[in-house]
Amino acid sequence: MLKPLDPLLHSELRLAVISILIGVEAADFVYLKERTGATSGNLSVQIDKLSKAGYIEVEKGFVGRKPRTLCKITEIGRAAFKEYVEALKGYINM
Amino acid sequence: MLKPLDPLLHSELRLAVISILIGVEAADFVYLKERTGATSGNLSVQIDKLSKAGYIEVEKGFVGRKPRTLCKITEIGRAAFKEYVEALKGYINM
DNA sequence: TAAACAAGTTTATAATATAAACCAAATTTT
DNA sequence: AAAATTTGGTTTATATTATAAACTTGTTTA
Repeated sequence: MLKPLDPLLHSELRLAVISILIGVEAADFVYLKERTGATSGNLSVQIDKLSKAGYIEVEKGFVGRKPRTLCKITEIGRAAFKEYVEALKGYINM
Repeated sequence: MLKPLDPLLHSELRLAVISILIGVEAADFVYLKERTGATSGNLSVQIDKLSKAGYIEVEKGFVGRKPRTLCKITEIGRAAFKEYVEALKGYINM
């Protein structure tokens, strides 16, 4: 039987965010917004969910005087993503 | 930029249904229900959506005296699935 | 100093997935 | 042969989600 897909990752924007974070040391809100094309509101909400699930770590600080929200994937997030991709392979023929 | 994911296919159950139909000539309601583990209600609704989108063809008939709902993927569905998988590859590193 | 901008957050709305309840016909049980 | 159960679904209700719109707080810039 097909494995269930982690609902936290099976969301276009959250998947995009994780997918980007997998490849970099860290990324800030503005960068994620650019890369995903999401609205600030949507991005803010989804980052929060990923953070609350422990999939990413969020550090809010300042660069000079501008606020900066820095996101970094955690080991939990990495593992969940790997699991998700494995499960997905059952659905698409790869 | 990441390609958007066809929202009709980016749904666990609908994806499962299409994924099964891709591999067979046709499949009936009961078989799809078994294979996906979905409830009848949910499956009924999702089959309807796929059908209305033209991704699958649904033929309601009888076998002996029992009703039978037969589902078959269409060319449109096949193409959409291919597109979806391509887009997905942008999200997962494959 | 007022207007515009940056970087987000909060709230409202619309869409979705899902389960629960329901239905009709056939089959099985008593 | 009635009553109960099963089969093969559909319809309706609910809870969750995604998303956008509106708002906030502070900072530049004109």
